[in-house]
Amino acid sequence: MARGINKVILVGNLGADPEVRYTGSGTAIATLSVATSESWTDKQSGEKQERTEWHRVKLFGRLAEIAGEYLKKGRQIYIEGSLRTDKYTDKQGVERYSTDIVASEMQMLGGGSEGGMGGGGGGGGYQQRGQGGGGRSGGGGGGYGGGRGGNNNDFQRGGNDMPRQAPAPADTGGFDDDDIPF
Amino acid sequence: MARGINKVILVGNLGADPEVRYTGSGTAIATLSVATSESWTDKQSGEKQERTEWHRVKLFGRLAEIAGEYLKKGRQIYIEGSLRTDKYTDKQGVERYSTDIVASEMQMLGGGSEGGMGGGGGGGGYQQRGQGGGGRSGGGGGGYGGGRGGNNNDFQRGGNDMPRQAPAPADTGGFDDDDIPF
Amino acid sequence: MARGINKVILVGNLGADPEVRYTGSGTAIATLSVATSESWTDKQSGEKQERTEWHRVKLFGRLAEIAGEYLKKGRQIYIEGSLRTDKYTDKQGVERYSTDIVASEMQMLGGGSEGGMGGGGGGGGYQQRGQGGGGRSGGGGGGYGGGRGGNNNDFQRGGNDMPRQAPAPADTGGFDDDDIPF
Amino acid sequence: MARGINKVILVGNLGADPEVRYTGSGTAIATLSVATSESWTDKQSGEKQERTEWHRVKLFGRLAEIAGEYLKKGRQIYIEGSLRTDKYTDKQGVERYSTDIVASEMQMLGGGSEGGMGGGGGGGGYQQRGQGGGGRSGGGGGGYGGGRGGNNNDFQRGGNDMPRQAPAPADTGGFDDDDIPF
DNA sequence: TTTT
DNA sequence: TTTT
Repeated sequence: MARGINKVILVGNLGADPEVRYTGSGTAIATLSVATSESWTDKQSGEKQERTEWHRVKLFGRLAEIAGEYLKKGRQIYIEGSLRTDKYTDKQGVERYSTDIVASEMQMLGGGSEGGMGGGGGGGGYQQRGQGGGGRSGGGGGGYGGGRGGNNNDFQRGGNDMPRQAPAPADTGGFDDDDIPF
Repeated sequence: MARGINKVILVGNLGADPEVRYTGSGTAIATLSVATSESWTDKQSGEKQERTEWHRVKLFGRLAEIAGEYLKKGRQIYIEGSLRTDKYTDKQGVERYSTDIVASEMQMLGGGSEGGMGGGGGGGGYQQRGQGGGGRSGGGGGGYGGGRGGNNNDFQRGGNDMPRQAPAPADTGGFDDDDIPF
Repeated sequence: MARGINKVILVGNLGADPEVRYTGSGTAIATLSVATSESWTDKQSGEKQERTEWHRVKLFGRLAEIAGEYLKKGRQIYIEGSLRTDKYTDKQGVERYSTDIVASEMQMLGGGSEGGMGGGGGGGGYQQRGQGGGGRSGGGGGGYGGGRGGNNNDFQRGGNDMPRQAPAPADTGGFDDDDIPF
Repeated sequence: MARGINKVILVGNLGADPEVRYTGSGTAIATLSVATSESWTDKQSGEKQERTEWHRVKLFGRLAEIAGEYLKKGRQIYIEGSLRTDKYTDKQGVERYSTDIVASEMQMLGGGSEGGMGGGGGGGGYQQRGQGGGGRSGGGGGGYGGGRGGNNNDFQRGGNDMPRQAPAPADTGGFDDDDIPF
């Protein structure tokens, strides 16, 4: 149950290959760096402006495995998830906050060529089952010291900080190849 | 134009009254602290779990004025906006990131009594006009030294630290004066 | 799995009490009539305009039961779901289409006075589990008996007329008492 | 202003080339037929199931022109808009309803090869300006007798059956001419 | 048919 | 760091 809605929808491109690590119990956790950009012409100056926003997206379990297997730098994806801000204490003992998006759904967009999707498979949509259980807790803690971005090695260490809701390993959801309807 | 979608939808309650400040050019900027919470029963332990997420929401111009005038602590609202992560350098010279939601639409939910909405007024919906002009870039800025939080006094000082996306003085886009609908 | 996104988000008021029926296998199906309206001032004439849109929303299983039990005409709700267009043949043998929204999530909004929510209950959020399996087809199914939300006793107890979203005494979830992190 | 939220988000593929017509006053109106499909494995039977949903999407003004110029059958797109149900009377004098999605934003997805986007151009994002003015009312209309789908030839005939929300002749709001970004 |  |  949720009191409130906390929803994020992104369509953007991966700035790097996914980083995947595994918890002690074998659950995959993938971190994506997703760019959404917008450009416009400044009314005053007539100059072109552009701003790119970078989003750190976390996927768990099956979704993370799919990400690790099929996503590549440059690939365009659709993400649906929720905002999660974690609090941590930096080296100076100051409390810091770090915000990321916990994905509950991911879809690869486009044909596949841009992202280097090997040969096979085309796009497809994958969903975290059991939203009721999914994507909420987020593990243990801290150590986002490196700040935002790709190098969150604090994840490498494994352990048992696995989010409760992560689907079991054996769960192959997804992927069969679909006929496109036209 | 946007290449990509960067969308946030929240339904939550205000944890505090809005904070409103004005830029040197007179544009209102409101900051809201919005809680969304979810609770669930842990499958393993059977225990009730709860997590509340706090979101910092920024509103500009007309939307900020309406927020300042009608919103109160406890009030339930709908927010639609986009994620914006600002980069700043803390006192130790370390680069930090701070994420907030720039609202493009806000609606008051419920009857109005919960939030202490004086007597009258009911809900209503307000939209940032000229999305083209509103709430995009951000930037320069800096000074989020305090990290996340309501007490960003760096905003109090007025002056010209106005986020780029707030329409320039001459640009009435979005701030022409509308009749408030109630 | 989905190839494509088909998502609807509504915040509106019930134009009538929910209609609930049961399938042969005992699954509840609720139909809601939800109004979303917007008003604006015509630029030409300066006249006020208003348009109300009516949405037919279907809920299945546990979600339908909750709707039947707690929702009333006038109540403001949040709905998330997907569009489904059914084809049928009318009496003249002409093929017709009928579109409705199949809800995957529902939340009651506001304080409660508008909808006549008896005495008790607070708002809350309910989600259809297993989106992968749930809420698509309609009918058949059955077996939502165990269901989600069974333990939401905080809803059963009724009692005082406190603002609905203010958590009930024992239920500290929510906002009064939370530590706001900033 | 809106009391209520009426939002649709689609990611799907065009089942046919866009149909574009022009109102008497020269405003473009494009109709898209967008497929979103999902497949799943039935838990009981273990059989593969699939359902494709077809959405009729209307775009007005600049958005319609862009659609007419760049979209092709098969192309994957992102659509954001709102639901609009029009009422009409069929030949037998029976009141019928027809639901479509009025787009406020459209983005082409993927690299461009799938949709036959000639050579150049890539995706891009386009937004209906002045949401305040665009795509609200609807009405009049009628004549969707031919049903849903790609072959809505009832649209070809032009004339003045323009939906109310199409901006009035003098109202260039939203149609000033923008540089197309590619 | 709701709501403001 | 992506994409156009």
